[in-house]
Amino acid sequence: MTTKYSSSKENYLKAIFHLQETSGIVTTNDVAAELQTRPASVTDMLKKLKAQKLLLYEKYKGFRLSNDGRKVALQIIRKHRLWEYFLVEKLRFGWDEVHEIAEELEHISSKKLIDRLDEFLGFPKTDPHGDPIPDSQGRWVQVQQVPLTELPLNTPAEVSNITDQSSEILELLNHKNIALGSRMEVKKKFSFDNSLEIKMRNSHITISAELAKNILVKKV
Amino acid sequence: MTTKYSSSKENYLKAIFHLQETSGIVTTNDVAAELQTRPASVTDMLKKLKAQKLLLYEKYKGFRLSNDGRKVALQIIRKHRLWEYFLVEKLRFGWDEVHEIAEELEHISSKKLIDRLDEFLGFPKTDPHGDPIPDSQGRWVQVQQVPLTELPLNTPAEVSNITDQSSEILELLNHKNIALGSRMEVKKKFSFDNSLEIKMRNSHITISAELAKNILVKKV
DNA sequence: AATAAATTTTAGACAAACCTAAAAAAAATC
DNA sequence: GATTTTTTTTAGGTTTGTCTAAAATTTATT
Repeated sequence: MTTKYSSSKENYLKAIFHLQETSGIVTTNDVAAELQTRPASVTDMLKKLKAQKLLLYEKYKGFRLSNDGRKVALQIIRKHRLWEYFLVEKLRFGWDEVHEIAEELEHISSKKLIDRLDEFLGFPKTDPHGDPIPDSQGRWVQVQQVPLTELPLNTPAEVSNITDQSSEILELLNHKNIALGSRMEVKKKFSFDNSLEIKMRNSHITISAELAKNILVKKV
Repeated sequence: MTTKYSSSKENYLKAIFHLQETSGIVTTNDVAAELQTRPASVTDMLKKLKAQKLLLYEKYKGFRLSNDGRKVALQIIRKHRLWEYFLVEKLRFGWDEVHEIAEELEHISSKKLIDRLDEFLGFPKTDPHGDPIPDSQGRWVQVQQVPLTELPLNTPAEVSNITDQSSEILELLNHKNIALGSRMEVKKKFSFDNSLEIKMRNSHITISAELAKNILVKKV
């Protein structure tokens, strides 16, 4: 019953899902920007996705994924994140190197492959950036997380996600000894530049507003 | 320096390499049969491969891989066989289930990925069918092997390759307790049906001519 | 060597996924 | 509410890889 879709279609579904989750509403221009393509190409594809009942779409009126489209998108995200986990945990890749490779691997079609991989990896709950991995039924747990900028003072929390995935942010985080799971507390907020003073296990450090925005934490 | 080629081009290079190795000479019709496509489509692709200097080709005169084409083909074979090994050894797939999945995985482009995978697997020399895995330079060892039908009487040998990759042959081999590495000796050949009497570790068994043709052995 | 058969190539089409330029519709601004 | 701007869609074209049918070439047969 698992129909096969082209890599291109899968990329559209994933992009639409992603935009839907973050911004709520999705536009043709947004999708074009996300996929580095042209609005005209997006319209072409929207029609095809509608014809396959993966998308609810009325021209000029907007669009959103159908239930089926959502299911397909979640399976691609599952594959992407499991492969990222594999690359980092088993093949010792850096955090910042895995995205592109996973963009290719996520289109491998075998369901059995991905379920076996999941098992081999010990059914991980999140990928190396802290993003949740949907299970084989497409279910996932969205943890209650906030940007470090919004964490109240003196509240113990744990790093659960890094929004930016560049190697530049990785360099900085490594330098400051911050990783997924690191415990921290905000001790002071400076209104001049919105920088934060952070208490970590054995040290106090300063974090810029720019960096803090990209660190999501959950209270512990 | 590693140029990217389409999956389709890679499949042609692999097919031509394969035919070149087994039959010596390759024809348009052979390639069409191997790839389940039409001769006209093959001719189209031969021109493109020639334009990219992957193939030495003169129309109506035949063709063969250039050095570059050979290198590309070997890298795809390397990827295919490493993934097969991974699927069988790490994800517990059966021997007969892995080919199709590896057909997809072999087109993932990252060289670093495949070299890391090789390392993770412990630099295996052969895939689960006994076919040699080229190293990252494209070097490979072709073991001296013959079909069981051509092994002289009373000569100790070891199963090194199974030519056929179907699940039917696997079923039969499992039943007879034959696997890669099994030791055997041919004790008698029956000219009536060309069947063989084989001595194994603790038993004597009979093998049909049809099966024996598909079992390659190396002398020990 | 002439003819028949098989193989290979060309010519012209098609589908998927993209593009540019222009038209249509919706949203923003005066 | 009319006009300008932005967004979205259509129309028509390109590339890659495929196809069928017909033509060119080679090989086999008499």
